[in-house]
Amino acid sequence: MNPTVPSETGAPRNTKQRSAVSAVLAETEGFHSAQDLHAMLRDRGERVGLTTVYRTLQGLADAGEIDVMRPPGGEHLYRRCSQGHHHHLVCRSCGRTVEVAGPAVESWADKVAGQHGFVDVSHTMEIFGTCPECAAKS
Amino acid sequence: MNPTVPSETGAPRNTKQRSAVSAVLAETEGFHSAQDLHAMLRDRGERVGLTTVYRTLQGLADAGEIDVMRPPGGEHLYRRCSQGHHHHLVCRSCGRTVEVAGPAVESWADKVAGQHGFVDVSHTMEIFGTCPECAAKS
DNA sequence: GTCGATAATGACAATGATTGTCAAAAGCGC
DNA sequence: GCGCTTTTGACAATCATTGTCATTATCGAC
Repeated sequence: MNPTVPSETGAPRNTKQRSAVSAVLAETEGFHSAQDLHAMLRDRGERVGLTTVYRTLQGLADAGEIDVMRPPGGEHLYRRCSQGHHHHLVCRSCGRTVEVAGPAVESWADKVAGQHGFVDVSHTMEIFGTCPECAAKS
Repeated sequence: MNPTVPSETGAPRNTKQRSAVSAVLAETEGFHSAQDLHAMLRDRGERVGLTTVYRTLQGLADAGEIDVMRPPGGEHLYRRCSQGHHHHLVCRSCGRTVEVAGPAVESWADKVAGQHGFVDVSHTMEIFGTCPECAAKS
């Protein structure tokens, strides 16, 4: 083939940095910002540039291996999630996150989009609330 | 009463700027960024500062009079919406927006959150796709 | 209508996450 | 091992959004 055209079959190279980012995501719970992850990597002694963390996270997100959430706070949060499609229930006080599956929502979104002729449909959903513990405190 | 304690009953003042922002929102279709709206106001000859546009939009959003969407692009988009709760179906190519109501989704979100003990529940949902016209073009 | 207290405004600077750039270094196929 | 190609990483640039604070307009009472 033509080496100057990697096309879509080009598998990403296995680098230490990519592995390190994946490892941190695999061993941590909950959502973390890119800068969080960068700090964690430094604490572990891994030398990974912040730029690389961002790019690696984007790549993983594109590959569907991690999940991205954009909370009102403004930072992107990344998390290693179960592979299947699902949604998140987030405590707006302590940040605790629960994964929830909603097949009904998936089919509803597809149906509604189809009714309007839309194709190639995706959707995002986030549920915010106050978890029992935080509610008890206040 | 005690003027030094506005408490929570203090209604926002009616200023020209607030009216102007509301007017633009009322007369335009679709979502617009804060900077978009600022430009529109300038074209109309209204003298409104960008800072004020941001603050007014935040206020209107808090009051539930407008809707905020945070697309992957990064900018906040604001829109005058029907008052009731609803969701949006957005064409990721041309930006065309359709309002959709989904009572099933509302109740599902509440139910799921309740099952986990969450209270004071809200949620956001956005559906992205390619509208018929854009799909035909490509 | 006028006055005074108070909140809103607006120009500008500051913030801060994310992205672009490009030389240097590493990975993969042969 | 070699060479090409991708990835990395330090730094700068970008850009929306927010903070600051003196000035101004609004509201409510008189």
